[in-house]
Amino acid sequence: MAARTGKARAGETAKQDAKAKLLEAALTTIRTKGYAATTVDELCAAAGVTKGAFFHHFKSKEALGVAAAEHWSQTTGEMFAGAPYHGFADPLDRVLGYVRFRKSLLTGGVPEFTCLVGTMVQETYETAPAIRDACARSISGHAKTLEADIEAAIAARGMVPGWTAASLALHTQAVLQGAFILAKAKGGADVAAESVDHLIRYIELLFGAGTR
Amino acid sequence: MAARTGKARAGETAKQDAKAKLLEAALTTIRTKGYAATTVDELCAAAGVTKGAFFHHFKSKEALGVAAAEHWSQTTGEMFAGAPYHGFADPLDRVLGYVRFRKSLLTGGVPEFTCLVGTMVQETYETAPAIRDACARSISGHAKTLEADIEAAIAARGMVPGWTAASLALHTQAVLQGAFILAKAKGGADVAAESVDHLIRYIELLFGAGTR
DNA sequence: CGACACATACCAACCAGTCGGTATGTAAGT
DNA sequence: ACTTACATACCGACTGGTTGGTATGTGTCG
Repeated sequence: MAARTGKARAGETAKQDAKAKLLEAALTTIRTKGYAATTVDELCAAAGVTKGAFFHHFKSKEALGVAAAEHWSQTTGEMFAGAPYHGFADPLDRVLGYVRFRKSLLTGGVPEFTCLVGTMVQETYETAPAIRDACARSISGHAKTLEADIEAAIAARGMVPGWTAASLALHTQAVLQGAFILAKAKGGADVAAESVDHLIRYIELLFGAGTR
Repeated sequence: MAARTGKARAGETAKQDAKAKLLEAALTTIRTKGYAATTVDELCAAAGVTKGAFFHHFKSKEALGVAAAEHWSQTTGEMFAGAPYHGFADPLDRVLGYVRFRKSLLTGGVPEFTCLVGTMVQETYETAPAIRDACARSISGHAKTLEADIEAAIAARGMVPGWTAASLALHTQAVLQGAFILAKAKGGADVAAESVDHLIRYIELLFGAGTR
């Protein structure tokens, strides 16, 4: 089992196998049960590796939490970077395209569409600053990717709003995170989708959709 | 609750003392560290009672979680029922009054203004159905108190909106819950307040404020 | 007395983290 | 070519402290 190596370019592919599997297991397990209720043994079992492998790659459970948040930032970042809405010519269409894209992601089971870092930060914000900061970076970094388009949409319309592009970008994240909580409480994606619909309507109203 | 029997007067002070203190300790401790990370021993220490008292009043940790959610519903319910915004004549003013009141509550430390049930449901929605349902009832019940005013505001303006009063009421809860997550991640109430400002602006736009 | 509200003592299961060991690859010395 | 030395990746038994929960005792009040 250990020696999946032994072929071609040395252990490049098989290497990091346990680490990647642990990170992947962390995403689903923590989103399902939360960070505190997820045990190291459970993660190891889900990933099909041993405890030795866990503590070889992560110096503590907290370190795994930080790594999981960073892994989440990276994989979701790549996913959004490759999404089709970036192709729209009008910056407002790109902003609305983003939110509609988020809405389209609201399918399947609750643990599949909810947010890892939103879940983790609730439990760790006071007790594990390293995880909290990693989660904060993830959310802020993601919101940042919206700012330029919002700013451009404001400029294109010659608007001088009483709010900032940054605050609207963060507000979209607040609505999504809150929608996830509602989905968890009510056991389905429908409530979440309705809340996202209100967000879409808000952005359209803000930019005077229909009058443009 | 059940044991409020006995005399209407007389030595009532000490009675139920442990239960009330445990519930109170649960509110602050769970909001700070989350449900899973909060231990029974810790709760007992914070409440100044022993473990025997804990398991005398609650048959399990999960039962405490359910009771805490119900206690939360009741105390916050009384607080909102007594809030001044109910006195406004215009139903829209009552709706906006509610949201502005929520914004005014965003002071002090993060564990002081965040929501118990929003925190708990994230960790327990898959693993403790009884707690999840208690949290769902708390959120839905609270949202319900807004519906009549939203409905009245719609009727007063003769509107036929493409959304429902129920969905807007739930959306306000989503924004608040999401704002709490942002506050936890960024370590302050400011982000939360800005998100609530966007919610206020949305409601004003929805009802055509300025043109009424 | 007997029910109730608590306290004390205790336990089995579980937890994060440790440690000595093995398998494999790599690079330098000879 | 072959050893020596070191690094990486992983294994799994073990540990000491913690956890939720229990069994039983004690004081008080009606």
